[in-house]
Amino acid sequence: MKSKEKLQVAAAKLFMKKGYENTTVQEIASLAGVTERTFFRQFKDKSDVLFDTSNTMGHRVAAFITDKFDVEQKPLKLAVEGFASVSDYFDVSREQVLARSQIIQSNPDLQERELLKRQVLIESVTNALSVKFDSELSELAARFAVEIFHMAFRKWIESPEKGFAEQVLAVYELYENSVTI
Amino acid sequence: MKSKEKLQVAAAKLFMKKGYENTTVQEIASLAGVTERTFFRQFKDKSDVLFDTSNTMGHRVAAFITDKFDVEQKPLKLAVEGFASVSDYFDVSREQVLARSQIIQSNPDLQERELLKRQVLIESVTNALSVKFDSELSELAARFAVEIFHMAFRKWIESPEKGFAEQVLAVYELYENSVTI
DNA sequence: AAAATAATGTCACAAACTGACATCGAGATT
DNA sequence: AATCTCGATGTCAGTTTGTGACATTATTTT
Repeated sequence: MKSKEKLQVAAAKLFMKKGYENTTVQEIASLAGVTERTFFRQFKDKSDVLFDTSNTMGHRVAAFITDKFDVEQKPLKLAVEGFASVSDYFDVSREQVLARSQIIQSNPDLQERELLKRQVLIESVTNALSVKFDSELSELAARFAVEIFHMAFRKWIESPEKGFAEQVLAVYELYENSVTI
Repeated sequence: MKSKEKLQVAAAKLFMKKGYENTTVQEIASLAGVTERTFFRQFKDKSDVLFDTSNTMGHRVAAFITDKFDVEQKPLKLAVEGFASVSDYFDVSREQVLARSQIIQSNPDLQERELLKRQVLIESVTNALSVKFDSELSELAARFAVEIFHMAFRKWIESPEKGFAEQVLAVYELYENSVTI
């Protein structure tokens, strides 16, 4: 196992056990069997160890959008369906996603980082939509879609019995059915 | 002048002159004529010195919403008008707002903090709307409204000739006129 | 196997933050 | 006026995060 992965595993363990603020990078490195310096070569800072920089979800949603341009012509609906299409990402590893989410909710620094990641998600979706739609409309739809995604995520956490896609569509319908919005 | 204000003024000066990352808390404190320790008693961290914790805008938007409940019954439109109603906040001190925005855009840490502040804005607006609307619909409308506000802010920065309220309404109309969203 | 390249270690240090305790100053109490 | 009180500030010592420079050790290439 690469040291990067070892560090991620070690960090997750310690954050769960002692909380984010109470575990030092020193400890994470020790548990992973490397030095502190190596940690900071793999991750730009302490919080970074919890975040996937590859924007997998952004790519998947963008790919979905690009694929379905011909069948669906409303940008928001298209983007929302894009998010619904990555539901396996969540449903498959509910435990892990939940644990990670709890750690993040426990600390403002981590929440901030999560928020910043959401901006790159917006960008990906905006870019994908921009191929066929006006750029400002694309951005607006992308932003709305990400907010819908976020609310769906929270609902998904609260109710273990429903799938992720289901929650995404539920929030979208809350919007669509509400003529009075 | 209280030391808190002195620190804010000193920080603004230094951030403009040398950039955020290149100025130390030490320097800010010196310029303000106090010690580093005092800085950290007034602000929870370095970035905090740039942010108003009082959520003035949130309160104003919420107040507007509460006031206008009878005349307007679409939550999103109501919230958007709330944001348009605080336009003086921006138009009056364009220079300062612009300078601050530039500093923030220059550094990821600051962007993160700004994003976190946006969450408390969402909360304020959600709460105000919740008095008359379903709570989930309120949150969704609040989130959409804040996104509209954000896009309007960016446009406002780019075009010095147009007022803030004007930009807010322009983005809202982009949404409303777009049957195809 | 030798050479090149990448990953890790070592060390020294700056900067951000915190806790504990001392001091100062202005306003209230006597 | 002298004293008392309390909140703001200073002092200091220490932890933690994060970085640059250079040495050492794996790994891969030739």
